[in-house]
Amino acid sequence: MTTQSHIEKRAKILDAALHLFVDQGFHATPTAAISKAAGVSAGILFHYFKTKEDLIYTLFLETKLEFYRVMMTGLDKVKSPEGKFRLIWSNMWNYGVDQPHKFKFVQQIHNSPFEDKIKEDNAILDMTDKMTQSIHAAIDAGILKNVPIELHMNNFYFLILGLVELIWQKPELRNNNTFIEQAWECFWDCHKT
Amino acid sequence: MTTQSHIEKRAKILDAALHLFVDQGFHATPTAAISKAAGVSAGILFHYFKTKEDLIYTLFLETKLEFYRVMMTGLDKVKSPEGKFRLIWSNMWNYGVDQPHKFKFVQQIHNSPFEDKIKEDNAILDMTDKMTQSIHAAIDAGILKNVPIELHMNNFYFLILGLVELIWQKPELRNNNTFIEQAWECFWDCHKT
DNA sequence: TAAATTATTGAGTGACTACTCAATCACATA
DNA sequence: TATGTGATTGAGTAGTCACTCAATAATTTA
Repeated sequence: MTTQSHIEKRAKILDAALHLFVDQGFHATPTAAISKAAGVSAGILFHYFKTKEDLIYTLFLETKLEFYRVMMTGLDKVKSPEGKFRLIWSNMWNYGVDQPHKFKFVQQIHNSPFEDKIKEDNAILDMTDKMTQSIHAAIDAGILKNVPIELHMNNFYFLILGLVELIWQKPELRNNNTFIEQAWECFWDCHKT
Repeated sequence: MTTQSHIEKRAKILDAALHLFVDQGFHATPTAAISKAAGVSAGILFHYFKTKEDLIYTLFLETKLEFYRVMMTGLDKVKSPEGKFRLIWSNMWNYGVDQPHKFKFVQQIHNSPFEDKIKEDNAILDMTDKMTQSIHAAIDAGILKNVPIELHMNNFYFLILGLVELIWQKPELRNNNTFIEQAWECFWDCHKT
């Protein structure tokens, strides 16, 4: 079967594109550079992806999906609401630190005109929904501040973004437990009642 | 004197570039589109700016400088440390809400490969320094949490970023005092001891 | 007013880009 | 082995881009 090398080649193209897009930007990255970095011919890229835009969309959707999946990992093993939030918080910043290119890429799309053109995948909408419900429940239980859910969501996301960027700058912070506890304290004080 | 129309023309080019860069991205925006939007000939752009990159750098520096200046406006009239932080917080998100293109543009550069190429202006370094010292003093005075300054800085900046994006989505929140107070409470709880 | 300087134009140029396509290759099935 | 199917190549194409430049207009200076 060629299927194996088939999938591998597709993945190589996506990976090469990811790195080049983040390091140089979409439009500054010629498709020829992508195929070269992936070690394939210029033409084959258009066999796997209809257009360059199609490649960008595919990369965005697959990356965001992976991100959301990782974010929720192990959630059912935790009981307390604070524990749940701490796990998601931890999952998210760890993903950002481990996968800087993927994390940056999602960011990059987020503040770009592509954002509007991409209709959200159902799986992603489900995740957002799940998150909204968790926050709602925690507010009702008196655990989180009684402020609009959107405010919680944005504070949640952007505080993690800031943390990830900080650890990118100073990687040693990652294993500094005191620091991680401080970061959590700031985060939790922001949300808790 | 041509100086007046001279400056106006330059400003028109910068303004057209700002809008197009934000709406379409740097590389997706041809210089011809910029000059057309600015109502000038294609050639004159290169009279005012050596290259397209030079235009981007200039726009970035001037915008960031304006942002930092606005951020510090009225600071000497406030006495209490909490009042100072609240004023900077307020200045920043108001600027973001009022100048979405400028705000987005600074963001856009921030997560792009240009970031590294641009050496910070002295005026900007001064501002960052001022900020660092204020936070340091507030920690010593027991007002802010005793956590690394970089953590305060990032939490500060990213929480505002989240607030600005939220108000972009729901502009009516801007005049909702209850909401603004809630946003401040989250922000302040994150930082205060 | 004359000369020097600067602002402005827009057609032109060489380099580059996304995408195509005819040809070849790898492999599976019969 | 013969035939069919999809994978793969890379030179070719039509179009786009940043930037130039010779020519002209506007403005300043002497």
